[in-house]
Amino acid sequence: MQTPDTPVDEAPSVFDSHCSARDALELIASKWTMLILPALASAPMRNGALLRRIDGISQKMLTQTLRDLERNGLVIRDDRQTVPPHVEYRLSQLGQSLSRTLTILDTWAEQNFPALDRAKERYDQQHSVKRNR
Amino acid sequence: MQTPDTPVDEAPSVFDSHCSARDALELIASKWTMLILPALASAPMRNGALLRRIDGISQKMLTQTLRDLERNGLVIRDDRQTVPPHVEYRLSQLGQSLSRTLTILDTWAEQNFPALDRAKERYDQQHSVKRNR
DNA sequence: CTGTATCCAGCTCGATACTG
DNA sequence: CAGTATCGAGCTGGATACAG
Repeated sequence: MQTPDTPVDEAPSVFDSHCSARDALELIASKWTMLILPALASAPMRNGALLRRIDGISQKMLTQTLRDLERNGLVIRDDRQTVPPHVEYRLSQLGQSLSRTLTILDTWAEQNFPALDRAKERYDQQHSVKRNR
Repeated sequence: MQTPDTPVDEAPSVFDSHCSARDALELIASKWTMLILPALASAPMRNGALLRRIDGISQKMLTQTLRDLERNGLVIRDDRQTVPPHVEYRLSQLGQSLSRTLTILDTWAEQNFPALDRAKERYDQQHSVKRNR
């Protein structure tokens, strides 16, 4: 018997820690994911090109994040099996659909960081004042 | 003298690790931020309500993330100074503009996690096969 | 109810050296 | 060129106890 308090057909929700959607969110909620996917959205790129494009990323984190994205079907790794090696990364369709939203987020950050900086300054000032009295 | 190789008026970019926009991105790129802001977008909420809504978050992480969001001007903390305490959190205008995109991301995760799960299964199967020969 | 303070196990991630 | 392997400092974040 089912009561209103024990729903059976709950929609999948990121707010449910046991739902697989939460795992998906955690893959997305990474600064490197938020840079790699938009980078690949503009053009397919090789390891070295990504390393140069994404300032501050280490080889380790690049490889690690790319692997994870590949495993989740967002990025396609195209190894041309040549010597010297030539490996190209590009977005899958799924990756493209996600990158559209991530690019919006990147743009939001680029447009609004001055406002965040001003807010931080105000906050820190206000709270140092309070501590000193 | 200025050459094409030494641009002076580069646009702020999240791809530049020294740009403040990168800091903004790192604030956003947190699973708790991606849940708290959309939660507050539906309605202002109190500490306890957020704790119940966001499954799996600890009191420590909730407070810590809320403080950071408040400091950056995305969330407004409204302490009614009563006994017992009654504190309500709501989005600033800036927070609202960000939460719109974050909500899209949450929805993307809820709609596409089955595809990610299928991709993971395929990937893991393929790669365990390769290791065994 | 809304937090703060402290401990600390475990994970992250950069640095470095090495490989096909 | 495109990685892999390893080490270890430092940060993250849960658990627990306490407080106004």
